[in-house]
Parts: sequence; C-alpha cells; structure tokens
Amino acid sequence: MYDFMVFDGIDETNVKKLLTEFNALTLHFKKDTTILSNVANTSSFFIIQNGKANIVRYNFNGTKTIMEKMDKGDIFGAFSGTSDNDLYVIADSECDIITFEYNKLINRSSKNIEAHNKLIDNVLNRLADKLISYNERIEILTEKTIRDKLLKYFSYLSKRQITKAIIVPFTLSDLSDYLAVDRSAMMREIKYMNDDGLIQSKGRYINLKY
Amino acid sequence: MYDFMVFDGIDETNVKKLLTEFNALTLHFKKDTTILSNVANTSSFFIIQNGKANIVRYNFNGTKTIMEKMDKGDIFGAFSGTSDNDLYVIADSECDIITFEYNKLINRSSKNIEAHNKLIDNVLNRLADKLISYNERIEILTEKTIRDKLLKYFSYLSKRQITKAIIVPFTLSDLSDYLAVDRSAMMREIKYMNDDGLIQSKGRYINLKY
DNA sequence: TATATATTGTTGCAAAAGCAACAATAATTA
DNA sequence: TAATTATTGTTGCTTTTGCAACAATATATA
Repeated sequence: MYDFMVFDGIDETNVKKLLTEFNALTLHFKKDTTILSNVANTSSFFIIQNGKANIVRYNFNGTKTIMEKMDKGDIFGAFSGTSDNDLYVIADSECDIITFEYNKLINRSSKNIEAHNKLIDNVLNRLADKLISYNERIEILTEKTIRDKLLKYFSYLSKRQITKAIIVPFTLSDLSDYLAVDRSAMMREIKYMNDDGLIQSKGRYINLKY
Repeated sequence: MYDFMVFDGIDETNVKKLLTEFNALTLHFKKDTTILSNVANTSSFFIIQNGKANIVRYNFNGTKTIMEKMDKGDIFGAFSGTSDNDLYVIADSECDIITFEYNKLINRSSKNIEAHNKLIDNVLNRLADKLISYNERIEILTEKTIRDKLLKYFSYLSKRQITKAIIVPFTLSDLSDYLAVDRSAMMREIKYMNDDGLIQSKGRYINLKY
C-alpha cells in the first residue's frame, strides 16, 4: 500500500498515523486532468501513490514543455516551483495522490517522532535524487548541438539501463521536448547519426555503436 | 561565525558540538584552486563558510561550463553530482569550507537531537531552494532562442532585485556560459534588443523597457 | 475490424546561432 | 603609472536549427 521510497522503513501502522496527524488527503485523478495549477504558490506537499504525472509549462505561444516526468513515489509541491512561470502538474495516467501541508512535515510536533524523523530523512533523499536528475538535465541542455544533447542523453540512459541497446522511455516527440529542440531537426540528426554509424536505431530502439 | 542558513536557529555552542560529533573539518582554499574533484563520487557534505565557489564541468574539447555559482552558506557534495561527467568544485575567491561525512548528518546518532533535527530541516530547506534555482535554470535553458533565454533570465533577475534597472551579477562572458550560448551571438542579440527598444544596456547594467 | 488519432519519418527553405578573428575598453598587477 | 590581462563589443561567413507541411506507420478506440 505504502511501498514506496518516502515511506521506506516506516511500517504501515505508523504511516497511517502520520498521515492522519497531517490531515492528509488521498485524491484520485483521471488521465490528462490537472492535479495542481500554479505550482509555485502551493504550500502543500504531494506524493504520487499510483500512476504517472508530468510537471508542465505552458508557453505564451501555446506550446507546452514537459519540465519533469514523475512516477509512483515521486514527490512535488511546495519546493518545486519558481515564482515566474505557470507550472502545472498534469496526470499522465489515472493516479492517486497523497497530499498534506508542507508545514506539517517540517514542524516536528508529531507523537511518532521516530517515524516522522524517518519520513523527513526519506524526503531529504528523494530531494537529493531529484536534484541529481535536474542536474543531469542541465548537463544535457548545456550541450551545444542536438547531436551532443542526444549523445549525452543516450549515455545516461545506457548507464541506467546497463546496456548499449537502449529504449527511450517516452515518445521521440517527448524526447525532443525534454532536449528542448525541434522534433524534425532531432529526427534529422538521428538519421545523420545512423548514417555516420554512431548508432543504429528504429524509432525508440537505439543501439549505441561506440 | 556560523551565521548562515544551514545553522539558522542553532546556537553557536550546539553548532560546535554537532561539528565535533561529525568530525567536521574546516578547510581553506585559495582562488582558482580545486576544492573537490569528481563530485559524483564523494560521500562528504560541504558547506561554504566564507567566499565563493563554482561547480564546473570540463568538456572534452577543453571548454568549461559553470554548472552553478555558489556563495557563503551554500551546500554541495554527496547529492549534487551525476555519475557521468567530471564535475569539479573550484574556489572563485579565497574560501573556507566546512566538511563532514554525509552519513553523519543522516544517521541521527547525535546526543544533540534538537540541534541535529534543526540542522536536517535547514538542509532540507536549502536543498529545496537549490531545486528551485535548478528549475529556474532549466526553464531558461528550454527557451528556444537566445533572446527568449535572455528575457527569461532578466525577468528572474528583475524579480529578485525588485527593479527594472538590473545588474547582471557576473561577467557577460559567464552569462553566455550560464545560458549555454555563444558569447558573440549573445552580444549581438543584446545589441538587437537595444535596437528594438526592449532594453537599454551598457555592459552588465541593463534597463528593462517593458 | 474499420476508423480515428498519435507518432514517426522526411524535406526545402528561412532564420538563428556558432565560429573565428580582431578592436576597444576596463580592470589588475608589477 | 605602465604594462598586462580580462572583459566587452563587432563582423563576415558557415553551419545548425527551426518551421511548415506532408507522408507513412503505428496505436488506440468506436
């Protein structure tokens, strides 16, 4: 039931006690519905209990950028936003979301001190993980050419999937979004990389030849 | 002495006790010297007590990218790195660095439970801040044109400095680095923006005309 | 299974950005 | 203060990328 990272090492009874103390709600969302608008101004903390969700930015010209793809166990809310742009969290599948006030987490007024401490440690670790993945994204985005962005992204994927026969975990359309480049230009570059013998690819299936 | 964010709300005696318990070291670095190489593989936690430092990536072609500029009170270490690239932390001025094993922070074996808890909460908040600024950078980097990147960056600066007469807090050369664009192309774009009446600028002094 | 929708693949052309090389200032340091 | 070094400013030329529009597959849905 609560078998994901933020609740690691806390038994179910204590998880329930904590959530009750925090006045936590569990909300259900259908695919493509808005879980949270104006991420920057929320004072709540959210945990994805089930399903997938994206943090999305809508640009003034009507296009959208996926800022982050999130899965079961991911957290978002009070700390993810900036005060400038409108960031939304949109369900990418049906999902269940646990939410409570961020303050409740920080203020150690709980009677389950042990469990509360453990929860905070877990959140700290999840935040550190998030930081690493943001850092990864920044490293990719600071590459100058589309080819270099692709190569760096592929190298991360390869490391994570522990193989040179990698599978892009989302559509190529979303990939161009993630790399912040034009899709057709990216497709062209992938073709050139095939021509140059750097990779051998068919759709999202990519073989690294180096 | 310890008047910065991670030690907020902890009195000096307790800070000292904690640091002793953690076997913390205070190290001194001269400008341009390496504070930490291979950021990804460290198990230590670092706090900048004085001075400035940059997280830097050296690209295979010899160029360098400043990943993050850090000041007094900033933290780095066990959570900042990725496992792919070589990230270094380089002193950008003389600086004093407090360091101890990240584990000591996480494992609540301390006798100063109150102080230790407070420290963890502070680290959590600093991490959340870092996350917001990473997010900000990602939002900037995902803009398509140099002009859009500049405008977004200026808008963040303007919000932070609470004025439309902003001052870029580092050299324009470093700015091009931060935006991951060619410096001369950026200078050209700044000129065009002046021509178009969007801004009125001289070097790092920029007046937003909108 | 037929139809609709989403995703992948392709191309010509225009615009943007990178590169290289150098001049002009500004800021350090001997 | 003179000399050195760093930063800002500029330009022609080339390459890369974006845009637009469309075809071909693949996937989802009635």
